[in-house]
Amino acid sequence: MKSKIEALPDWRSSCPLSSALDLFGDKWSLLIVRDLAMHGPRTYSQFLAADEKISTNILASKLKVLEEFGLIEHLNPDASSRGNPYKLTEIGAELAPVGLAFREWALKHLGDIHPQMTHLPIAIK
Amino acid sequence: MKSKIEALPDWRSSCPLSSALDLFGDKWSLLIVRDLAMHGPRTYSQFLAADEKISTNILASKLKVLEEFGLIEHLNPDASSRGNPYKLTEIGAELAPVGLAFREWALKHLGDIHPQMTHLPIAIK
DNA sequence: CCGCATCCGTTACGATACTG
DNA sequence: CAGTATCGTAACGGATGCGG
Repeated sequence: MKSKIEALPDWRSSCPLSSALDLFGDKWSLLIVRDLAMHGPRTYSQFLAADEKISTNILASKLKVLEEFGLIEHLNPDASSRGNPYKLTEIGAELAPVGLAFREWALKHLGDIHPQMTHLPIAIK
Repeated sequence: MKSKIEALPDWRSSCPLSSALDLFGDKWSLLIVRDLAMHGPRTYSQFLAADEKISTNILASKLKVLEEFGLIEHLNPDASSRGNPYKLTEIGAELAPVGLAFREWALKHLGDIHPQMTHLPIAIK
């Protein structure tokens, strides 16, 4: 019984895509998933060190909803948060195709308006 | 020479996923692409009639950036906007895998917290 | 220190009324 | 019909504080 969801979104419609966007239609959630998919388990501080420079309150709130909806969880569920990295659940890992599709599209079509873009998904820190 | 981009995003990083989210990391852009992918060319009023009930100012602003970045264009480029539907460009159409990946994930994992969700991508209007 | 929470200014969103 | 203008609300983002 891991579902302790505080507030469900106000679903805009019955469309699956729309519903996914009700949950992850922001600029940060998929980047958190990306970091976990690329690096494996990752702590709060490590997320903060990513190139995109998320601020602490935003990170905390995004981690909370991702955890509420079962996409991420602490590596050691019984330990305290300190130094206890997050990891992807199986459900969270299955978001990978979304990120990869975005990535493919961006690499193919964003190069001319964003020359610094690299094929590397993220710099290793 | 179709690139008349007013304001490029402040790219947060060189990561392709991050860059895609800089452009489309919101709750509406992909739904506009969805409507065009499902229904073909579609007018302003038809977008407004979708289940998600986007408001007029948001729709106008999203259409503008999608057009600026070459994802959509008017069906008849030389005519006025009135009754002139938007259609996907080839670049825009290539966002389809992103929407489909989101859709697959949602259908697989969102059913229990969103029972009304249907396998239909969108109601035909 | 590390993982947040709080405060607060700024920006984006959203409903509605309105215009050509 | 295809958008703007307006204005209230919610989300974001930086700085800072605080408990463990």
